Amino acid sequence: MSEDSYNAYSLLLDRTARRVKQYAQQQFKELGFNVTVDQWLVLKHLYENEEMKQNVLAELINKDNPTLTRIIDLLCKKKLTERVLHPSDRRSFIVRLTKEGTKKVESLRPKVRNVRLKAWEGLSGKDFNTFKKILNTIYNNLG
Amino acid sequence: MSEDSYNAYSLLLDRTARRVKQYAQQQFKELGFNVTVDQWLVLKHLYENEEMKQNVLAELINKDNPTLTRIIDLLCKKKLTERVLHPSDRRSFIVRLTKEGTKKVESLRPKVRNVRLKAWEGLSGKDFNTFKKILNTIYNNLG
DNA sequence: AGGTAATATTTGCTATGCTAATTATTCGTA
DNA sequence: TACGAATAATTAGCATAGCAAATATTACCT
Repeated sequence: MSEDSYNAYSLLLDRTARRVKQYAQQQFKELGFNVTVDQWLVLKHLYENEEMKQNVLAELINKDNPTLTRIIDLLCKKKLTERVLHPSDRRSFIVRLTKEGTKKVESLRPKVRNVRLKAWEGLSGKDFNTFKKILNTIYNNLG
Repeated sequence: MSEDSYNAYSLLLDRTARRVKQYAQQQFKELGFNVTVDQWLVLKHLYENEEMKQNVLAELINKDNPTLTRIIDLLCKKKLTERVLHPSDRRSFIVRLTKEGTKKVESLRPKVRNVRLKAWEGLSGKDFNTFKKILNTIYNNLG
């Protein structure tokens, strides 16, 4: 492998991930979703898994605790989620969707899928498998 | 493709890119490089391409202008780069390495390669080609 | 029980990423 | 040549991302 190939691949990976996120974000905005991509991620997981502790949620969506704290702060400000005291551990909060949050998820779910589609046009099932395998290999190499 | 596969792939891409960057950053820190991964990217390109206008550089490394402005601000603060007036266009600056910056690049270059290696262990040449193809497809789908 | 280690969350700080707006300058054209 | 459009860089504002430190609480251990 030539001098800089690893660097080049790192950059390619980085810029592609950024563009995927940026495209989704821009579509979210154009379509008036009124949440960011990361906020959506939190909402969706809360919808699918019911309420949960913040640190469990953080693990689930691959964010660190400070980042998640801030995302949830914003979602609470928007009245889409709420924190309730953990029944037996006063260090913890349980995070859950409000009614409004639940409605939001139900209305956005199908639309988000359409937004996400575009990135993957022209790729075969085999491509997807290979892609997944490689990404996981890289991820695990650095774990 | 099932309901959420596209979302799942987007997340996989995102988390892998983040881990690759974070790993490099952490190694940079441990090894005392004293620059961030993005700052390094700028230094390296300036080294390989001589001086250049900021917007050309931004294009080259896939950053937007505000981001590059700030990175260069930091590099100038560290005395690794400097801005000089463009000879014929007073809107532009030319950015270039200082002597210290040049020395920095020369000393770090081989070390950075070693840091980058680790992510790609266990992948074949064929994997790399497929990976590149897929990333570029995605990137171009959204361009 | 008492003291220390571990855990959950938050806060602070720095850096990046994106958008929009601002400033300064240059270009294109009527 | 004067004026509006385009360009280069910056600034401002918001949202992550990551690290370290602070806070509050619980668990463990002898």
